Amino acid sequence: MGHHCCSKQKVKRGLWSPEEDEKLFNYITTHGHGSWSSVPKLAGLQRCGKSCRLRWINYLRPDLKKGSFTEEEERTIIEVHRILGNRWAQIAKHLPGRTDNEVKNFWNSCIKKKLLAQGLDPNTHNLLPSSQKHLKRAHNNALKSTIPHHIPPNSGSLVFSVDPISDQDYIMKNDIETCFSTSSIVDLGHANNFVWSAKDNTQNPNAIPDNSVSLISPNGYNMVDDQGSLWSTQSLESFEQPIGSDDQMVIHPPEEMTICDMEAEYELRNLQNLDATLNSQCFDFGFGDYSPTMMPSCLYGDMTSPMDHVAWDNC
DNA sequence: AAAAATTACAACCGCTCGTAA
DNA sequence: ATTACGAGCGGTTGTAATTTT
Repeated sequence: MGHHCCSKQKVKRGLWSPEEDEKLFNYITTHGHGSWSSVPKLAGLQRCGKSCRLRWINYLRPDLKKGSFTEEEERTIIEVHRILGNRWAQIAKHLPGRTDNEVKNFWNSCIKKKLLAQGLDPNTHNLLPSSQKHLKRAHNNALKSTIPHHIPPNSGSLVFSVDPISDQDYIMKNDIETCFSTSSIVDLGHANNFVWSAKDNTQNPNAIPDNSVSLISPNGYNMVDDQGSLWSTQSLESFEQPIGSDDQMVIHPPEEMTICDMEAEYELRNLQNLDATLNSQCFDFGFGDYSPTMMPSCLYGDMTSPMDHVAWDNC
């Protein structure tokens, strides 16, 4: 069976030669593509229009970003995929200069394996059943062997803003409301190697002085006991030097997440079952460890501007 | 050194969707 | 309302390059 779209003329298939690329590139840069089905004839190519379109979009387009994916891009892909699933074209819209095909290939050849190595199901982004038992046990041992430091009241607050992404509504409805709508605090998750810094923003009433920005339990776990107290396996430490940017908050990429991190993360999620006894104003930092764009999905609290600001205070 | 296996990614195929006739 | 058609999407395959045996 030949191509439906081009059965009349003989059509070349397979990889594109540099000569073909040149013809297509020159034609489209001077004339635009117009109707793709007419492109091959006008450009002097023995290809079908569909093939021309694909070649242009995925390879010849001048605004394509070349080179391998950055860690930032990788985090974005993972987090957007967690919300949208295999909607590659939608995901690619979050990555300027990247194509759906490229994102899909990167996912299938690389990210999938990484997630599996972390004990995560690439489809659901949840911990694989096979990993759960092992990790739960390891985590319980970790908790037993570590005496947490109580974080005193008013030890600091953290305010940050996040970039809005187009799926906010979806996140709000499906993550926050369904998961956390009944409790005043769920879990504080795991701060997971993020280093937070902020620059003073006097226009923002919620902004905090530079010197009160803190690391939240780097490499440790934050959790809440059945009395509603916040505990951490490490005490808070000051983070002295803010890093300036146009954003209020700069989030440094985390180191690669380990299985142990994920264990803590998922174990702590179960603390939401304790919600009836808790009444503090803490917010959940648990699920957003990968990407600033996903931070809102893990938050709960009396947020009046829900997706913009998150405060950690009076725990 | 050669063959086999694996990986990376380019390209294809069938389908759906939107739109215009 | 129906049909035809092009564009776009996502699963899948093909293939060159690389790594392993």
